[in-house]
Amino acid sequence: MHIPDKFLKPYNPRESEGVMYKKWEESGYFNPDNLPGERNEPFTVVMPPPNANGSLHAGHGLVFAIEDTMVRFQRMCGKKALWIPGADHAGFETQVVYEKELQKEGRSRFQMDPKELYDEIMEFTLGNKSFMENQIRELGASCDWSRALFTLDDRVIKTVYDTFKQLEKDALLYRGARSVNWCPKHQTSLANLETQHHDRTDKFYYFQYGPFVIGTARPETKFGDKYVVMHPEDKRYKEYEHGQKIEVEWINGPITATIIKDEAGDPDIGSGVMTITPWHSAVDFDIAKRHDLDYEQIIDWRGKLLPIAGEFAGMPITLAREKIVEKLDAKGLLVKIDDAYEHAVPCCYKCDREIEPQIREQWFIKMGPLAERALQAVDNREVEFVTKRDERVFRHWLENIEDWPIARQIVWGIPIPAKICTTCMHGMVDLDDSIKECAKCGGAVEHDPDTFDTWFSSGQWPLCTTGFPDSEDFTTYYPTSVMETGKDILFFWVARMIMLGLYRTGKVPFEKVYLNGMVRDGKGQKMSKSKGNVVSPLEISEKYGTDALRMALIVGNTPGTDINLDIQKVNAYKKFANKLWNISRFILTAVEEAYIQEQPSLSESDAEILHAFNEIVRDVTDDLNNFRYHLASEKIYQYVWHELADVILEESKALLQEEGDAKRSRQWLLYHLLTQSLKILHPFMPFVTEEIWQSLPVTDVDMLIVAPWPKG
RNA sequence: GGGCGUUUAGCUCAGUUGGCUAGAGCAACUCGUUUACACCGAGUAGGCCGGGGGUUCGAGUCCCUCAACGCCCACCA
Repeated sequence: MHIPDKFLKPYNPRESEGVMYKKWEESGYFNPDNLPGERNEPFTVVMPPPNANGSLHAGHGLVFAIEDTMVRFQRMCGKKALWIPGADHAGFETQVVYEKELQKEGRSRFQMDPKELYDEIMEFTLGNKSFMENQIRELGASCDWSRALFTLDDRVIKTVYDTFKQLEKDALLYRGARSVNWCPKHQTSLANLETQHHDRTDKFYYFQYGPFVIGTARPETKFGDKYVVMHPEDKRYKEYEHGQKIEVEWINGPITATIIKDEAGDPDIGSGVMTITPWHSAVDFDIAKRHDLDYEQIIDWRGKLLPIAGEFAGMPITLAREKIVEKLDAKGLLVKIDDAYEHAVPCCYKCDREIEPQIREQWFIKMGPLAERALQAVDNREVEFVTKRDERVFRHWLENIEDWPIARQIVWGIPIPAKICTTCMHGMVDLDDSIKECAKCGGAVEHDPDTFDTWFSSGQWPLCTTGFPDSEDFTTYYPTSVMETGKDILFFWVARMIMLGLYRTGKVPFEKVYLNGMVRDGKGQKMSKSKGNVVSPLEISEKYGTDALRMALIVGNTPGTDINLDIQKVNAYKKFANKLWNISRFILTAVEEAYIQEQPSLSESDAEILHAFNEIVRDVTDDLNNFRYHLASEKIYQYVWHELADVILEESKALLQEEGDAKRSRQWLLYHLLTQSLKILHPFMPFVTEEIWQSLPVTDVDMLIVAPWPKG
């Protein structure tokens, strides 16, 4: 049979992929409304919206490979397959990226008008957004662009505001002075999840504090310490009574200290006595609250000492630490220094600067009831984890959940619709800007200057993308089928979506959770810009083809396990694409069109081959239905290369020399195996399979993307 | 401090409910350019499945224990 000239050259992904994606997009098949045939059962995946502040990284490559594979498979199986793309404004993340841009120009956000800054970041983000959307196309994602959503679209903001209001009504929202993680560089509070702990060895100082010896790693906070805490049962200090006042000589002269007996005092640590700094320690703050103690700010928002420090005022804490120790030593109050004190310090996850705990009025969401309902949903199997180990991690986190501080002191984000009383700091949710005075004290109010933690809005993403509460899509596609994303955002995102989805609708936002591991470099090292080992999926796709990249990411990659993106592996699948190309060339050359239309009666050996192939199809189908992409892809690869090409094609060469029924049977079989192999391979390697499909003389449908999945 | 996990060929990893004579890719070695493909083919070599104990007719797979490594969470006296 005559074959197209293109088969005379090796497969060239560069020539093919862009054209093919365009064809798919123009076919309208990414939108389930346009899919052929009667389709009743929906299959929905909401894409984790990539941050619109840069290029896609290898992790995105993996996420899109897996999601596209599942969506293409379900589409071929006759489902109303919907994959909803999006873009994330990524609040704090993007602001940090943009601040670096500003820095390059010698500018700073702290010298800018908030509105001006917001507009600039918006322009920056929208530019990145369209850039990034094209990258998603290059990776072959068959998502429905007509339903694409941006996390700052009006629809999202409306849903987020309604949820905020609802939380207030249900008494799940509160505002209070509490210890928060403050980043002195970025000038915002952060949730615990947004800090990372670093192990450090520091000096630990023992000072004479009146009759006691106290220990501390942070002398610079000790100015305001006027409470001495010890365990009520500690026999060493039984002569002291709770509330007793004593005079002690301290850093800047004599002060009056008060004895506090509290079980937080651990007799086994140091002398068993400690002084507390409630403003700069969450533990100390809890103690202070229990006993209704005073607290005072020692360190300002930028990490420098306040006037209470006297001669040390204005000093950054590290410098002040040494000077204070020198002074206490000079006064004879330094008892000893232990220089091998090991502890973990929380740092800003973006800049690594040490977090300074500060007391600040903040909005918090009471998470207990939300977590309880989420746990119930897991118990009832309303939501199931494909990666069982993550379910255990998830449960553990929910069982120990903390209230969620949702305000950030940055401009790039959704403004918090609230008024704050300038007199008593009382906060009131105000969606329509109607509150003019404080409901508590009648004082003047002003707009809350803060924005939402970006995860608060992302946590409602499945609602927003499906058009909650009253769109037709919401009825059809919610709850969605699978949430597939990186395991690193289990708490940040997946957990919040489950809780907020349940809270707003009573239903889980998705039925299955599939968490992929992290993509590492070829040697198993974590990719990072500073190491210079970051691999761009787009560059790989350009050089080796998207299909090869996808296979390298999927084959052998067990759910939840990290994968090394080895360029040699990519190359191996580039060769495989070409192998498939040549298999097609051979078969198209060998068969005659007249013999491939209808199935003839098969020779015994051909019937066996067909039987064996159908076995593979059933096996692979079962794998795909159970998220075993790593196995399905490998099985097809093995079959196509080492059975179809190495065995069947080779023995066909002789068979096809002879005329008669055997030849007729074999011709039909070869063509059948080709078309069916293309089908089962299509979810994994969409480009090369479609390219070949469109060159076939006889097919059941024009485009492979909507070809019916073989029965097996 | 708490939680989760990993350990299988030189390297990177599969191995689904216990049936395995333990597989793949890459790397290595030998041979082969007869028209699908050198982005190839035929073949070879390489493993007490981390150590120890147990359950079982049978364990890479289940249980206990030890060891090494990794990840996550966490209020820095």
